[in-house]
Amino acid sequence: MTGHPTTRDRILDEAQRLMQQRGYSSVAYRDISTALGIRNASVHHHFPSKTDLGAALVLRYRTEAQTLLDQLTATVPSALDRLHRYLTSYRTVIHDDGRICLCTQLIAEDCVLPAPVTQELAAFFTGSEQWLTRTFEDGQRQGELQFPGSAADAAQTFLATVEGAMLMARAARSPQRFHDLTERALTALHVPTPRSA
Amino acid sequence: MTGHPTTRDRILDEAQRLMQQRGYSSVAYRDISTALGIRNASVHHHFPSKTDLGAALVLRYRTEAQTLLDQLTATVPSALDRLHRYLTSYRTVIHDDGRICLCTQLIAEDCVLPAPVTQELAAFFTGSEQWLTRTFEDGQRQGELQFPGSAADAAQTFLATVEGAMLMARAARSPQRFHDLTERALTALHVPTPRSA
DNA sequence: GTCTATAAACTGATAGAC
DNA sequence: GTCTATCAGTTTATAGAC
Repeated sequence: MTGHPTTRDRILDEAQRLMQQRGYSSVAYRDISTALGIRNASVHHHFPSKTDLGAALVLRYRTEAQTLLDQLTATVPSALDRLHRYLTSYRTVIHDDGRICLCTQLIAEDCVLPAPVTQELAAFFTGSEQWLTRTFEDGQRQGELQFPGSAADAAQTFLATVEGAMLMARAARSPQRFHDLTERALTALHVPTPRSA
Repeated sequence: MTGHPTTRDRILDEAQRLMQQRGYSSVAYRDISTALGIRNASVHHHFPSKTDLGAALVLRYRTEAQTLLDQLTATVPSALDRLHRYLTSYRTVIHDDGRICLCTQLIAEDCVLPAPVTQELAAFFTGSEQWLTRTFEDGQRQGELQFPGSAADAAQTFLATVEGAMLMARAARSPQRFHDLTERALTALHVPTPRSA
């Protein structure tokens, strides 16, 4: 079932790695084909245009992310734990070489992206915002999380902080910075239990 | 004193407008020269290489920003008011056409930027962080601001939220989103006066 | 499905006339 | 300081052999 990866998958893997680092415009077909030891035309065989490649890439990325989030909702009762796992998953995509979340990187190029890619990006952020809103609602109901205003507002703010934390971690050339920033953002939402104080 | 702008300044103005929108890599000399009604070679006369242009642009941007921040520190006693003015200045650089803060846009391309540009960017964010830290310290001393942990930590978190708010505003194609997000971030730090509750 | 070969457009950059 | 002209390299993309 999980045999050798197809060329198509290897292309997507390498394209993602490069675009997490450099963005959409600064990754060329040649970069991908060279890294994979194949030819330019072979990449075009699987993804005729760069628009196709970009859209397929973000589609795969956001689908996998959504699957993970759904799993968390189904298996982790505590909203606080779910948020912690949410942050942990982000930490796995951030690396010393400058890689951050694919969609965070690409949204910065929104103005120059082809429409299909932009649409996939919008779907990613909409999905993230919805999942966070529900999680914040759960946490408030459970008495685990406290925040001023609506759950939707708090979710938007949390997402903005996470996105900004990735950019600041890159500016500081320190993945640890992302860890610190998001950990504090979570702590600020946490309702301290009597014994933990 | 403020007569007709020089060609050099017109180039910087147009380059900034375009790069706030599209980033560094997606702006070509041709884009600038065409918009100004001049020739490609004329732009190269003022900025021999694109590295020169990028570095000069960010240098001007961050110098003007620093001047504004220093002015705020000198003339506005209230730390809360200073933060409000800080956010207001960001709102003037955000537009419906997708423009955001030049340095927020460029930091996303950090991996592919020439070293001189990267260095100017680092200076911008270091300066912002230092100013915010001092402002948070003042606010805490004055009893205007309250936050958990150190002023430096709170300043970092605030900056991350502001940066992320710009990306999220762009994703939502709504400058208003930036306004809402940052307003709430500021409210969360505000110590409510007895009569305002 | 991968290859060679090549097109067509764009990019940053330079030489030299005016 | 601006222009014309041009170069060399890169980019996305296609045609057609194997």
